[in-house]
Amino acid sequence: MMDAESVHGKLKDFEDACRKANLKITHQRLEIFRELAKALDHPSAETLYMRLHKKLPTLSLDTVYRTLTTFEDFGMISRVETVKSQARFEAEMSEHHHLICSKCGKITDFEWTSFREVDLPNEIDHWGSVNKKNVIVRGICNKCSSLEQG
Amino acid sequence: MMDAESVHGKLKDFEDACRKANLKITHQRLEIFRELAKALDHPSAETLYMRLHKKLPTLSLDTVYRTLTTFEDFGMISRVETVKSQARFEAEMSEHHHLICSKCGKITDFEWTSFREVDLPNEIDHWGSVNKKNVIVRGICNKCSSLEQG
DNA sequence: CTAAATGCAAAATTTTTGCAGTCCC
DNA sequence: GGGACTGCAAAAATTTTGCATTTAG
Repeated sequence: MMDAESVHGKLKDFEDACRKANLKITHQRLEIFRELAKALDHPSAETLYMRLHKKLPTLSLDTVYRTLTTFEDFGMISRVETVKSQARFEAEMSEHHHLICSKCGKITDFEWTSFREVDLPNEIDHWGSVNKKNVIVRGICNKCSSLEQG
Repeated sequence: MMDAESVHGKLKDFEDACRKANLKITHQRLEIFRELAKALDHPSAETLYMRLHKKLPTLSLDTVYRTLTTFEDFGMISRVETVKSQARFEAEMSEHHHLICSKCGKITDFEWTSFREVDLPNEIDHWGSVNKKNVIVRGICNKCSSLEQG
């Protein structure tokens, strides 16, 4: 998945996406994207910045932040397991899952008891022992889509 | 789910959990927990702080942070859709899911193509339109559990 | 050439910490 | 009473912004 071939393909796609989005293909953007594409560990902005420092000593951390945000806005990369900015909490400890509206960011709980019975792929046994599995559904809530129409 | 009855039950459980964990049941802790238990919107520390301000004018934001972290450490509440502190990114845009080790925090990708065919509960139709669904599996990776043994 | 992107510095936001006083058990 | 907890203030960590300069197309 992270072999040179695949990274190369992603870079190709990346350049196409930039052209389509009218984003300039700068040295920094190319290197930031390449570094993320070959990473196995879902790095943070700061981590990417440090990894790129040898190759691009003049690169600044704020450019990494700005660039990642731009890439995310254009759907070229994803932000992982995060609701923007602040940490969010819940006291509901029974098994449940989340609906997240991509428009308004609202998180709604839902129940799906039969999901407990669904078996995960066997390969996961090689990873370790599983405690729980949760589903995150993303889409547009009715409120937001009716606002868009109206 | 968030009716007075259920909040009351959670408060009862909360007090028991505090006693079991040797945590003192302070006024602030009770109110912070109550506020979170009755919330429908997975609030942030800052949001809880603002909501509690009328009732507890002397409550400080850092107490809210400290308290939520304590509750989380003792498994009384959950942090939602978040990997601690920094935002994390990935360039893998094809459908995949995540394994997260609760010990070391490492995030590993896995494929589960047949999950696409699994139907979500029908009630979700009332929520809005779904774009994608992802699974987050939490547990302990082999590396961490062997370290624990050794 | 020109609009967009970068780097720098500084600010804003979010979270954590040290310490003195307070409160639960 | 004593250790745990809180509030305050200050610091640390993370992310964003304004502006002058540079660069891709």
